[in-house]
Amino acid sequence: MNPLLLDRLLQIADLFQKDMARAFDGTGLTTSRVHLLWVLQHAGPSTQQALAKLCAVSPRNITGLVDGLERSGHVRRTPHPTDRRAVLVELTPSAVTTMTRMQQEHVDLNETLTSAIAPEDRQAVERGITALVDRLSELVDEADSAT
Amino acid sequence: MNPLLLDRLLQIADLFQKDMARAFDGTGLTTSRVHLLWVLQHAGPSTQQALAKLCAVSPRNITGLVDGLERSGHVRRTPHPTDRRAVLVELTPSAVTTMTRMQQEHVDLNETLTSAIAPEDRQAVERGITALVDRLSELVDEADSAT
DNA sequence: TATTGTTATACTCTATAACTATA
DNA sequence: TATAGTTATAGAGTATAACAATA
Repeated sequence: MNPLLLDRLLQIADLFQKDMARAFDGTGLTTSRVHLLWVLQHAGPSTQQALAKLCAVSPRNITGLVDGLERSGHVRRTPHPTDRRAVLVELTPSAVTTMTRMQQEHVDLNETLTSAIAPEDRQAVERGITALVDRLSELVDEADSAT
Repeated sequence: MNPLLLDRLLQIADLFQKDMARAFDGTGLTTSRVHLLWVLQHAGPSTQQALAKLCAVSPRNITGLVDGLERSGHVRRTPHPTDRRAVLVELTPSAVTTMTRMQQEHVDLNETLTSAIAPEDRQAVERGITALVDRLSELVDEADSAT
């Protein structure tokens, strides 16, 4: 009757998705596009090849995402200064503002969630979550290398 | 330098997705279709309307998912015994076998993850995760009712 | 009149392969 | 010859709206 730890973690993952979808609602942005903006904010102006690697997605896919974000005014394509084959994708000023706000909301959500945990449990939870990330990473890596 | 608790939770969510994608790989199944099979396994033969509500997805979407699962031999459409407008969707015997195996893998993964947490931290982690689920659910519900 | 499922239409995400322009 | 990005093609997931059959 007690739900498995795994089920509760999956529920958290699901709730995150819903929370994010809600946060983007009205902006016309999607999860994939926000992820790309997030990567751009941290990496700075980048070639589409670089973005494809950072997002772990095909270069063709980046073309589509950048197309959409260009139409909605979130990014700009500029010529690469030394390589005429390549373009540099960069955030527009308004997107920088949007991403700064999202970053702040991210920090706020972290604070909200941390406060939800009883103070005396926080250290153990930190240790436990870290152990879970490590173990899960191992599992996924093993599966990858088995390919 | 210490990643936020939130970032680690998001990383776990991401790793789950990868792990599941790997588990389905080779079966030709996708996340959405497995989710539908999972729901069917727990709910038993159901109308597409019922499935749409359980999956929180449009009825039209269910039509497509059932079409695909019917083609791959995982589900069957049978006439509803009393309502000639409706159909009952049910798992085929081979899909029942598949889902039983997946359920076992699910329990195994839960065991693997629980063992990764230091025994003295497990109770605190259980309490903490439960608190996180509750708080996140509140946030999403608030956002929903604000709509 | 309301409900069940489907057809019609459209958009996004995703991938591979072929092609163009450059390096 | 290799690399950066695009065009071509394809399939899955998702949604709304219109429609047919049935309740």
